[in-house]
Amino acid sequence: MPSSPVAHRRYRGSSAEERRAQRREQFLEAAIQVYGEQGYRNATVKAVCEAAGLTERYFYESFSHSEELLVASFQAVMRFLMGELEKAIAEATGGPAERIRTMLTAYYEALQRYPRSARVFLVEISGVSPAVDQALEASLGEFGDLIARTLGLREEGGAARPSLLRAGVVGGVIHIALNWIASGYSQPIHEVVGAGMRLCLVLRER
Amino acid sequence: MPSSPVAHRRYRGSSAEERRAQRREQFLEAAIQVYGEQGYRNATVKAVCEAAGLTERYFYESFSHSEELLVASFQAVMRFLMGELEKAIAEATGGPAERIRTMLTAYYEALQRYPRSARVFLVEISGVSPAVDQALEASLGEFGDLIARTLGLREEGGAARPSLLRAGVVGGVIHIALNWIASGYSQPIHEVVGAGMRLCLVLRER
DNA sequence: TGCATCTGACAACGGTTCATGTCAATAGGA
DNA sequence: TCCTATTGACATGAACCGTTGTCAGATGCA
Repeated sequence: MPSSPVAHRRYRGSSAEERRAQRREQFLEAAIQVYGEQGYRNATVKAVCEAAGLTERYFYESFSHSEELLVASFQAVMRFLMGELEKAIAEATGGPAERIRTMLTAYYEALQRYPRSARVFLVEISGVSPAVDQALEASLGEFGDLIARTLGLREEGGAARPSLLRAGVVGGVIHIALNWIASGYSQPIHEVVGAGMRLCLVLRER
Repeated sequence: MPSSPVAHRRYRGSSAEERRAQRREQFLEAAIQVYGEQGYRNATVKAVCEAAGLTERYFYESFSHSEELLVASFQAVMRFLMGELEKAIAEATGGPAERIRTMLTAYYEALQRYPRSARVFLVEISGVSPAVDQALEASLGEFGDLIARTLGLREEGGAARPSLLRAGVVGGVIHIALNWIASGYSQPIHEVVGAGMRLCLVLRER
């Protein structure tokens, strides 16, 4: 009967805790890559593990099922993307229109850098499960808030759900990106931004 | 060695040809129902067959694989929907704005009648396969054309691909519908139509 | 009525995936 | 150096699905 005096041991310079966290990060990165290449529904746990350089045993150490990784990687991507946008806006000068232009440019440039991820994390994950849908909806709502804030609009009062028009604008901005990606980036980015702006500026009318 | 004098025989009042066509129809209807209830990715061939009241053997008589049924049922739904819209527009009176209002009302009313189908056939099927994506893209393009035509805009010249702005408007109109559905139809339909109109009218600016 | 076509229920096969388990080899601590 | 936690490669089992095949019974025709 081992008294387990050293239940957790340092290994390669890291504690057990650190190694776990490190592996989790590896899975997140691998998931973003694999989902982007194959799409979520075609990606297998095995493929993600191979890309992460780890085995299934560690997969189930960090995630209880495959879908949990999807949600986690989606949120990681969105956190990163929103951070980029906030940063761009903070550096923007000029009025609301110019600030929106800056933000949209940052947005479409980011999607251009990761074209495959865009489709997966903006469209394909829809309907995978209620938990995933909820995460997606929350993220779109955040994006809508960011647009409205950048335009200098006051926050929507106690509305639990963003206005339909705002949801429509967000959907339109996204569809523009998807179409642009599907066309192989045949239009210069300023045209893409211009189309997005036309939609966003609808929020200012009235 | 049978000389097969009556290779195909009438059965229950129908010829072999007619029975085949009838079964195909049954599968299409069943698919629309089952996909709407369970989503495409969770729906099985078996479930569709059960809903159709037929067996797998007949499934593979009409469709070579599962995905073929998806494309066929998608196109059937879209043909029906576009027909409804054309009909509504033909009966509309007034200027472009009024005609768009009539069309959008018909659109959102139709989606309200088949809420589950909407999500499946507008979002979930994206990325299932290149063939499916192509059918979806074509259908969205048609919808964009219809909007533009209803607004009295001239057709886009030789552009192989619709403008980004037009794609954005279509995406926005759809997202409005999805949000409305997800909210449990909490807004009256005229508000939904109003939001959609604000987006569509962007196409008239400039 | 007798016979061949047609139908529907169900079995069977092959493949895939998730999730868990096994085990030898490696690396760190005493 | 010895022992054990840790790792990674691989095996295993259970479940599911698409697709094809089997077969008895129902149906229509001569």
